Amino acid sequence: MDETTPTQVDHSQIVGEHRELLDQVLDKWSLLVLDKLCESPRRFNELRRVIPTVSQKSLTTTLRRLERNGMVERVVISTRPVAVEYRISALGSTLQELIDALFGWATAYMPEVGRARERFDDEHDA
Amino acid sequence: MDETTPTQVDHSQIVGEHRELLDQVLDKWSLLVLDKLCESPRRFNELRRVIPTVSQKSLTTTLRRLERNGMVERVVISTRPVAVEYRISALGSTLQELIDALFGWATAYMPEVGRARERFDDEHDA
DNA sequence: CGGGATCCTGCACGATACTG
DNA sequence: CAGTATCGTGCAGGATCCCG
Repeated sequence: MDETTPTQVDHSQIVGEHRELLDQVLDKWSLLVLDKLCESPRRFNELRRVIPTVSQKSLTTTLRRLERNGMVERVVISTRPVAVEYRISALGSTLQELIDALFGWATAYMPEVGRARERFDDEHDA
Repeated sequence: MDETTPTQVDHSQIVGEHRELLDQVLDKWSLLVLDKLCESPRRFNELRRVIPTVSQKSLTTTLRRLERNGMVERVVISTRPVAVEYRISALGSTLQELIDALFGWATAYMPEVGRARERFDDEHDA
């Protein structure tokens, strides 16, 4: 092993594919939505309530994309006004651990990140 | 435990903070850059080479942000033209497992996502 | 080589209104 | 309730030029 030594899986070659997926799954709202749906199935406006910062349009878009990617299932319940339930799919639930780990990391290291930011801002301009 | 039962960490209340961090760390290029820097320290144009799709500006921005967040360290080597090395910090390396897991997930489930997409596109329009 | 400064563009996202 | 349609906009991010 001297050159081009693939120490681990060489992500180098599949950067594009990873980016594609990162775009789809790690975008602005998907993780948050998936996290909520991992807990339990939710209705549209229910999701809006638990993620107050998402707009209706963005939520629609996000849910559509997640559905297209096979991460969530859209279940139409034909009652009078009409009800729609979103539930996580088998594929989607394979992400649950990862999401928890991610949010766990955030909770654990956010403070340190905050301090790093203060230090940086302090040293640089000021 | 009946109402407001926090089955797990209640992400519900800290959506905003998670979003903030997701914005900082899981953005378009950070994960890719961090991944490369986990392998070994890299120079600016070296990073451009291993992540060919990133523009100079985006790479600069990403590195600055990562530096600000304490995830990477910028080391200036005062040679003739000047050399700058970016290396992952202690804080940054706490993400390594997560990144690997994430890319591992992508590698494992991308195909299935692709099939789901085809099915979706197939059924819906056309 | 490692960027900074500018210009320009798309599209991500929010706000608002309307529908079955 | 669960959306679709339309409009407006910010800003992420590429292209280009320049500099120490």
